[in-house]
Amino acid sequence: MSKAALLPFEPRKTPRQARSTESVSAIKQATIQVLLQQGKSKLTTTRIAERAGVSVGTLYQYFPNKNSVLKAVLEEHLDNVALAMETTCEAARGGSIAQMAEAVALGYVEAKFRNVDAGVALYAISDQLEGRHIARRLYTRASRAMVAMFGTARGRVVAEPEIVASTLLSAMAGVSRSMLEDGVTRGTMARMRQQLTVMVRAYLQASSKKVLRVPAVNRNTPKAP
Amino acid sequence: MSKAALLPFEPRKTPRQARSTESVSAIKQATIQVLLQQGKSKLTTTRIAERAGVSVGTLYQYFPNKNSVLKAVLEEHLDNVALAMETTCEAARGGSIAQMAEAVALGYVEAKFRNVDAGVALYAISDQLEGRHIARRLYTRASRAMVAMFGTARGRVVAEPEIVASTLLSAMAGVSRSMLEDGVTRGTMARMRQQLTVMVRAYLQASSKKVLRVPAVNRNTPKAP
DNA sequence: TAGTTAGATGAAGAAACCTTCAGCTTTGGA
DNA sequence: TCCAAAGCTGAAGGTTTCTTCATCTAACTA
Repeated sequence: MSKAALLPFEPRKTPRQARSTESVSAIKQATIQVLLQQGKSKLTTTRIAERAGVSVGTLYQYFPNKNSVLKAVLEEHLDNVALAMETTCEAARGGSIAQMAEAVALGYVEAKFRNVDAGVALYAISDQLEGRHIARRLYTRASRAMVAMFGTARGRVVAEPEIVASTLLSAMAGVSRSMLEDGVTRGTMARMRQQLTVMVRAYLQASSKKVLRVPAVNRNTPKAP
Repeated sequence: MSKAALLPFEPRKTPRQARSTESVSAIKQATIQVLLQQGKSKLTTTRIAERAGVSVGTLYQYFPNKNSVLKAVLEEHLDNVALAMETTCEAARGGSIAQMAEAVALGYVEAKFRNVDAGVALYAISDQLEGRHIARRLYTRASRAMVAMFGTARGRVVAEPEIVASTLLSAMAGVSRSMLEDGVTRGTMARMRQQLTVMVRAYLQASSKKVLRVPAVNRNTPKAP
């Protein structure tokens, strides 16, 4: 009992052997699968354990309660999405507004659909109040990355970049959400992605102004941490 | 027992006296309040009844089960939103694209925030699969209204109006959702509404083309039913 | 190889819910 | 005023779920 901190939501025990590590990730995957196949109302700890091929007791050895399992899954997914957005924005620095628009739109869709599964799970859980905090963290990270990128735009300067970024993010979230909920066919997805690009570009251009002289550099181009 | 149809989701009994009508609407309101104050996980029939000032038994006299209560609440709200959108679109017919954009953006936000309460409830429930059908109905109605409006635009014609309408709808839904979830202060709401207008206008203009000659009228101007 | 620690098990306790129903109260018309 | 229909009540049955814990097995170390 050296380090067993019993904070309300922290994992109860840290996996030390390979066997238990597998159990933990099996539980996370199983959570998503049960959620997708049986729906939120049938998402019980017993079912999760069953699907993961372990017993309920094992589940409770690493998660203090049902909610913490959901939280862990959600956290992992959103972390991936945030990372993907940061990478995308990083890569698009110094480009034109149009290029940035395309990068952001495609990047978001790509990140979101890389594993659609977890994405759906997200929406089904995010109510628990705990979920909102996690979602907001993603939101903040992505927004920050976009603002930083805007600052390096070639030829144009975005007015009120924070507001623009957050509006863009929630608009994209809305579109991708409705895509997910309607069940994405390959066709509609391609068309939607295109519309998203058009929209982001149009909005970004409407929210930015031409800069005639190249602006004093090194002011709006913070480096990535 | 003349007319008591026992279809799985239909109300069990139709209120005939004033007293019972009040009970029913009290139950609906209480549902929303409990949802807002205690969260989805604590939304139980007993609590709803308690909050409504009636007993559980009364609740079950008008709703066959818990889900049907949620469904009724959701349905009522979405119906209001759909109606508001139809009215807005109707009123903006024959205007310019910019005018339409403004009308749609403001109309949507207005409709959605008229009673924020139910809006939040919506998001928290819409998973039940039953909810999606209802939401889709709203979506279809609003989309249809927008497409009809686009057809009457002055000076411009919108390409792929159905896709544009549905993209716009889900984008606006995304923005308003994030507004709702972050807790709307009066200030952010005004700013967001403005951004929404900018976005809708920019997107609509990017998705439409100028028409030089006034087009043969009476082709794209279907009348309202 | 023996001892110790990590990991796994699943029946059972405890709590929370949904839903019913037999009996009581109010309403509205005759 | 009186009665039948409409409305209301809330304890209790029946489920479902979460969570625990005593016990058993696998893995690592000396």
